[in-house]
Amino acid sequence: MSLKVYNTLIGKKEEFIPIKEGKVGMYVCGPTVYDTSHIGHARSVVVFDTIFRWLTKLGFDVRYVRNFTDVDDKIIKKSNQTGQDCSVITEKYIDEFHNEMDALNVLRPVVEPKATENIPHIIDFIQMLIDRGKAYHVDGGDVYFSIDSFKTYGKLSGRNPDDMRAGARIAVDEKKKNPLDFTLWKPAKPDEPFWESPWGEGRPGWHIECSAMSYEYLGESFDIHGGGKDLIFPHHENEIAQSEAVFGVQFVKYWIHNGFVDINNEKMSKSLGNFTMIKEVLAAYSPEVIRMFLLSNHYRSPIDYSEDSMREISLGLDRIYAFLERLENAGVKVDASQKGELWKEFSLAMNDDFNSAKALGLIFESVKKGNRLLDETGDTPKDDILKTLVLFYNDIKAIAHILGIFLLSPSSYFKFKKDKGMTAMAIDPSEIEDLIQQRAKARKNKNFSRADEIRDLLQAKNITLEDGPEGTTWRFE
RNA sequence: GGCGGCUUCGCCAAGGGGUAAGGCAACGGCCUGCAAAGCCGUUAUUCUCCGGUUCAAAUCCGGAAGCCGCCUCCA
Repeated sequence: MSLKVYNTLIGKKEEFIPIKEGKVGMYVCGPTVYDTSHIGHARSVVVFDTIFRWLTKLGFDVRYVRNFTDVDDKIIKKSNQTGQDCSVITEKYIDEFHNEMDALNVLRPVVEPKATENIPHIIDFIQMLIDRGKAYHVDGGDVYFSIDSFKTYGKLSGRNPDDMRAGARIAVDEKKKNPLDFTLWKPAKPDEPFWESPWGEGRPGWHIECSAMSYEYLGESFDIHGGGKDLIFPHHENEIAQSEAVFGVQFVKYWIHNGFVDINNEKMSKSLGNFTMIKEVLAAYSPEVIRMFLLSNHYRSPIDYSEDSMREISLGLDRIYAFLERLENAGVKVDASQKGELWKEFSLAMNDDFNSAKALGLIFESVKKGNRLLDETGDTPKDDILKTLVLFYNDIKAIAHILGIFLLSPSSYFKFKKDKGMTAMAIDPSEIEDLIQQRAKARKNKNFSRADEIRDLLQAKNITLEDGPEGTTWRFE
């Protein structure tokens, strides 16, 4: 059973064979910390977190690196606007990012390097490029990478430099030898943060930090490099140029890119004003619903964020937890010693380019099968059926640790939902219990119109009653 | 203009040479005082369209239409 990964470099799936047996080096482009993170950042982070977990589960020793871009034009702009020091701004958004990712149950990478803490490495890297004739320093202090010095430029994005009429949309800097040459080091303007360098006071361009830091923390050559689809060109193309121009060996073996999150079928964009921040989404839905949503489509496909899709995910999550609760009530206990058919199928799905969408489908199939067995045995399963149900429970719990969802106990999941609903509806649980008692009395006396009246009253507050053999339970919709 | 992707049930969505997963919604049934939950059944002989390859195509190839992304900061 081997892992297959879609590699942007060759445009198809291929078997995953790490450079060093048993070890995986993985670098993922993190955020530029000048503003609050949006749902698209969350997708990328959650997708690669899940990939990280799966690789680890497969037994690889994964060295996972995710950077913070903390020196950048947008940060400087914000600093000038607010009068705050750049580091105050970047620290604020790094904290926010960490808090939100923690909420989404994202594991911390092994290393989280910041550009500003790696300036000497970046300068060294640029110097190596200049020494090899791959970059040049011009009057005024800029250092550019020379596209013409790197024959295979364009191989990741499938672009031919000759076909690309650079400058069609932006003015070309006349100091560049080729319009496509990109900045490695730019001189500081007055009131901008800067570092001393052989080319004067300045700061690094965007692409170079990833080449320098990935080299520093993973070496000349490593296994996986990830990020959003939009980074393929120019960012990742330029990273390849920089790193391979210096070391002359293949930079990255597998390039993995995630698709976008659309909002109501539209791309998030400033002009549409539909940037949806993680904090907004967290205010509306539980982190678990958000994470399940982000994993509900294949990572390379676009995914559409809308109230409807979130409602559906939320119902699905309820269904799964309700099943787990039913298992527990039927005396099924987790016994992690064995794994069943579901885990096997799940492994196949994850090994097929991390197909979490398929994986969720498999869980629902098992929920249906399990519910059927519980129905058939009147919720008192024995012998083989009990064993089968134990395996379902084991497998779902094992999957929970990979997908990062279904990790709560069913009782705390439903309690949390109730607490949230009661706060929202400003209702007290004793009030609800009291009404349920009244209704029980009415039902006993065959006063069904009064019983239904009470039920309707509660339903109006989104509280659904469920009459079972052990009495009446309730939940928020 | 260059490059890449997508089009599968009312909606969302997996599959990507061997005869259509799953979720939501809807309808019928079991259960229930009636409901809810759960289960059973029904809902795509068919995967945008037109050709081709093959014993066999939603899946491969060619063409058409529609939609989308990147090429500018962007996950």
